[in-house]
Amino acid sequence: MATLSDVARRAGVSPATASRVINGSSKPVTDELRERVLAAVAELQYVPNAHAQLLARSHRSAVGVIVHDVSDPYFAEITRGLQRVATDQGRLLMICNSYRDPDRELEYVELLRGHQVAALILAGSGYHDDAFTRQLNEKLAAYEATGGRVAVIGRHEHSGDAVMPDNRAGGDLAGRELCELGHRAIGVVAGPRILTTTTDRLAGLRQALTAYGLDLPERRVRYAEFDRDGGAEATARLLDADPELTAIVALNDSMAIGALATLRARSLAVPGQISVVGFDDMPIARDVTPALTTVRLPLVDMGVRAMSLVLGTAAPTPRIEVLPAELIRRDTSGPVAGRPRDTATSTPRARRAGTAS
Amino acid sequence: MATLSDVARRAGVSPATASRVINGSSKPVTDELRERVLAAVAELQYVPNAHAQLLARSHRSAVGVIVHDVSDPYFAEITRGLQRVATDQGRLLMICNSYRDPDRELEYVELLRGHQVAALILAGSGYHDDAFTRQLNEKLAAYEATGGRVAVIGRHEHSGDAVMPDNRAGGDLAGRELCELGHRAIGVVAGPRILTTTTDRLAGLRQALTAYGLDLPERRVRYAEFDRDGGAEATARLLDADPELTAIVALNDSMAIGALATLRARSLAVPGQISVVGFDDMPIARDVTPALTTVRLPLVDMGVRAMSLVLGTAAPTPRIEVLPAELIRRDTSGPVAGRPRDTATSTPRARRAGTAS
DNA sequence: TCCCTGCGGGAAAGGGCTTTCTCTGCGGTA
DNA sequence: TACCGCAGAGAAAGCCCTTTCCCGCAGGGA
Repeated sequence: MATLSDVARRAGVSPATASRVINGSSKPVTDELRERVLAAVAELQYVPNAHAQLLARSHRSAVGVIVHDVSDPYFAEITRGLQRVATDQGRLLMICNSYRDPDRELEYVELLRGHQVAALILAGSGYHDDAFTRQLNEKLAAYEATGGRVAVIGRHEHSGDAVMPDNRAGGDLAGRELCELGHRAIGVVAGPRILTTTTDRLAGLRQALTAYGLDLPERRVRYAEFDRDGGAEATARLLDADPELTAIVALNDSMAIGALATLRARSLAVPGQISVVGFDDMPIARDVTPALTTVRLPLVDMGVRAMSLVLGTAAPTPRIEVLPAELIRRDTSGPVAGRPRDTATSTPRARRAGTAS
Repeated sequence: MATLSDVARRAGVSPATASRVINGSSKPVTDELRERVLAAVAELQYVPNAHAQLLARSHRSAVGVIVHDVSDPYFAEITRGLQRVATDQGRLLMICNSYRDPDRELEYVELLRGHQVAALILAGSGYHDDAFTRQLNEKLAAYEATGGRVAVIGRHEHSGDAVMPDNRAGGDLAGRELCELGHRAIGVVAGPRILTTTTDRLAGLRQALTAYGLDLPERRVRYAEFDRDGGAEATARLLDADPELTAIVALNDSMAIGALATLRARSLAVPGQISVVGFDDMPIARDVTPALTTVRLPLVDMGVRAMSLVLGTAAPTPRIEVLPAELIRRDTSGPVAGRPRDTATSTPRARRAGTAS
């Protein structure tokens, strides 16, 4: 590889001058020398060594991002938001997939710190695991102590600014909608227990059911991987244990799609025989058939906010931005079998007695 | 940030020794010093500066990848294959999204070169743009001249090894299937004209139709963005111009999903009134309703091959690996309206006269 | 007793770039 | 004419590590 001094030698100038021309330094250089340097760069196909540059300027510019998996639509959308702001500010993003492996998450924090990123953004659920949480917090604190900025998305238990989708309110929304539609036998297709996202959404759902005088026994909650196959499998288990279910809440849209697949395989009409509500409103939700009723989270906006926080001025105390969830009614939810929607909107408790199981 | 000499000073050793302990050098260090160094590392939360390391070892290890968009399932799958091999070999991947902007693609080649990657993989369609192709080739050649390895996926016009899905054969497969089902009025929802992927797939399709005595007039081909909305829009235009179409080939699955959305909006039954065939077989294809008939490309395998080529020993002349396409019959394709499948399988030419438009 | 060997450790030379500091030479002012 | 100031260029000091080279010392063989 050609180096800067190769260029300088070829142009008959000092490396200092060559550097100034190439970086558009504020220091003036005569046109003649400038020309010669530029010509040499072109002839040698010179590209500056990024590592040497980054080492020489103490300037930190890149931003590190740790997500579960960028190709998961949930994170793809968030990343889109992150990118938008980063690009506007001329920042490079280094994106790492943790694949929900806590150890890998820890490793990536170090890796990114080692790469001298100006800020670090962690997106995705936190874990119910105190030892891990403490470790991660230590690392983040150490990073912040050296002037690094930190923001987390969708997890509250860490230092640094936080952007939180209102998972609990979203769960509540989903639950209320189904209760309003007259459903009383509601099953839940949940993500891994260890994730705070799972428990937050579940808590919201539970709260809604409680408001309608229902409870949510453990046998009506099945935990599985937060993806399509997990959803399909959990739905099968749910149905086997409790065939009279009239509605299923899937704790994310991928799982909801899996649920739909299982229901189709078992020839259960949606929403005729059973309703389904998802969570997240990923883009594909409107394109499955029937189109998925789901709880929308402002994913892109979450990314935008997080990046803005981290690139803006630091606050003395961590800021927390909570972003609202919104119910999107589409075609997988309907009144409980045989009952027109109108009659289902009477007061919750009054309707309870007449409902199955 | 703590530096190596901070650690060394604190441990009361030379930076050389500290470095040896931290990197597990082959040179022996007594246990006592080792302990002291490790303790200092922990106390200072020391993380080596990756840029300094990369600069100091001339060793190039990371691999650069340029794709259109990792969150596009097509590239997500390819990336999965790339990752698999890279991880096995302990290589870090730097992934860049070009968003199909040729200039950005060029920039990223430089950026990655600047980051001293050991190899470069470009995935995604090439462009019908000689000026751009030449420029990119120059850059790649310059990179190869300095010992860099290059592989491309899905484009043939560049130096370096190539992994090619058989787009043309895939188009042919889709066309033959529909012709066999008795379709004569076939429309195409195509990606951007400037992409070689579009023209390759279209050429294959055309070849199939020709074999069945049909031609493909330009009014039955609509070009749009290679995504869901592009597919929806192109389908609408197609239908407006030619309402008697009995089948649509979408040149990728995202477009096919858009096509399905438009057909649903217009209450056209699939495959009852109109058949749809997609391309790529992305994971979601089996989960839409009706499940999408499509041409499968071995996406993960393409990634695996490309990375293997690039990390293996260099060949004196560029290698080209062509990977076969395969037709996956699902539920969006069926015999032309009112005609049982059997009768449609007679010789192509004989059936032509009796077909609409 | 002397020399050689080998081990454990440090000194120092890069690696490629940026940037401060220094130097030269010129035009302008007193 | 002497001096000052400044523009434009180069010298050189880092940035933080790795790794080669070298040194001192202890142990073993002659």
